Amino acid sequence: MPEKNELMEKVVSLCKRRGFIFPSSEIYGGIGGFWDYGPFGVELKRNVREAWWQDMVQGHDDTTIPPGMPSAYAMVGLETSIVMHPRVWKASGHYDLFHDMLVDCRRCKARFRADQLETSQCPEKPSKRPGEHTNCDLTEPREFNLMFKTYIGALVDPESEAYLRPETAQGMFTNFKNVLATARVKLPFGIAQIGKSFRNEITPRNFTYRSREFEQMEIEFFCRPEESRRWYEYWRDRRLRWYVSLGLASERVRLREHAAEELSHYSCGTADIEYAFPFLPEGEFGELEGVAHRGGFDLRSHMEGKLVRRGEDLVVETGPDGKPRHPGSGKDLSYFDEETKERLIPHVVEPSAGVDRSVLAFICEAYSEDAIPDESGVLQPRVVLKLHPRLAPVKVAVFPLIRKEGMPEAALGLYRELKKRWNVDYDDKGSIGRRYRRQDELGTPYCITVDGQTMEDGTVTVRNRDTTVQDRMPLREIAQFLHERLTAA
RNA sequence: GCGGGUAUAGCUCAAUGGUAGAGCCCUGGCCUUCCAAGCCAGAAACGCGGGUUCGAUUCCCGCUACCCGCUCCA
Repeated sequence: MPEKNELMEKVVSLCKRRGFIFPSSEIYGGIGGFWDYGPFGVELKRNVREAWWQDMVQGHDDTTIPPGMPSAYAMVGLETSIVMHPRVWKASGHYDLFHDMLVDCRRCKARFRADQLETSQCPEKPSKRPGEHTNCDLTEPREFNLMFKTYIGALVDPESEAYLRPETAQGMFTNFKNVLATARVKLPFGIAQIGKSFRNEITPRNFTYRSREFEQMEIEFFCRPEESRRWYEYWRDRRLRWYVSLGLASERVRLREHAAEELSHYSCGTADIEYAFPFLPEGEFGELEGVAHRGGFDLRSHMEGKLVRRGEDLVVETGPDGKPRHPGSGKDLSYFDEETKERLIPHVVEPSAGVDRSVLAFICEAYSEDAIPDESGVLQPRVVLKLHPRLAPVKVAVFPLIRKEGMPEAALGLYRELKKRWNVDYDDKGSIGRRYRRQDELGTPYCITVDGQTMEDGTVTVRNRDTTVQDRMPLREIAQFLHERLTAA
């Protein structure tokens, strides 16, 4: 395997060369923090999304109690709008958290919150406030907003300002009552959503890792407060197993529980699922997914208004007039338990995963180099993406060994049959070795070759991507063979 | 946001103040009975904008993107 620092360059190069990921707007010089998925990247990304949806939502059995857990649970999907009412972000706390008026000092490079200049001190002369020291050279207060601003309606007017969502989660909270009323779900249950989110990252960097437009796979799991700790641990462990089941199985993946002082003010437990990306220094990990215990924070925020911590409690933040600074909806988002006749605010466990980060981790983990002997027995280098078959963009490639003696016709017949069920490549160009290598770089798990013997006895060779070993089997068994190897892990 | 570096074909790299060359890849053809083989032909590049100059890919300035370090953010 290549050295760590050059591994990332090779991965980026492969992504470009083989059509996985391109810089956005490249012919205009590129645009930082935005990336496009090419013909093979889009298949890989779709496979990641679909594996998640299948495993978390569609394939979820809401009649079976998970081992050791208090009850079974339901999972339903949702797809909410990217632009939401601006008050959503004020009540949720994003507006305050992501939005500041800042003043920079051109001389000492320090940055201050404009509303805290009176209580800040100049780094060069701590006895003075910023701007009071003779050396100070402050900018005008400038608006820093990690949320993308847009305007609703054709008229550009401050009154019509809105934001592109910085997370998909809020759409699931604002629809909590709608889901309860329509999906016949009882606590505990989860709502799942996949969609784009946007953040004006200060420093987009590290390929697609920190993008300004990115895609999330989020679950908001609602449960009784007294069970929430157990469900948090359930999701934390289950989500880690999901990555492992799709091939992120090395010591480069880990679960990290946040220390108490690291927790958000409303959380009583958070764990990150992390991957040791090649662009990070040795021993450092980057977040793939955060699993957060959020208590009743979100539903309460959208009922009462933006919350702040006071001692052990969360209380509504009030403005100078004593009213909520950022009012909630005023709607009752509590849950009535028909059996216990009890009304309660459910607690929330939130597994929030990055699709693009997952795709990048799967590619990095799958990238490998080895050497296999050529026809003279001399070892020749090989680059192969050892992607899990569920994730591989192309599931199988079909080749005629040579372009004559009926082999192309037989191979095309097989290609057309398999194409109905899977993404299949047909290739009759160049040498057979070259065709195998091209598929290796795409991560295609199996290559099927029609040769002279096929014409005689109806068998073909099936070549394994990881071992390069070929097995011969009858044509008529191919579909069943692939079905067994490619379907659900 | 700050400092440093880089920018030539899809990739990896050359050369040059007088309009760019290679290897790999790619396309078409020939050949070819299993791991990047061979032969022929072909497509394909100076990031963007300005300046200096008779002439700029080359020198200068600005911008953009990417990389490294710091900062910031989560």
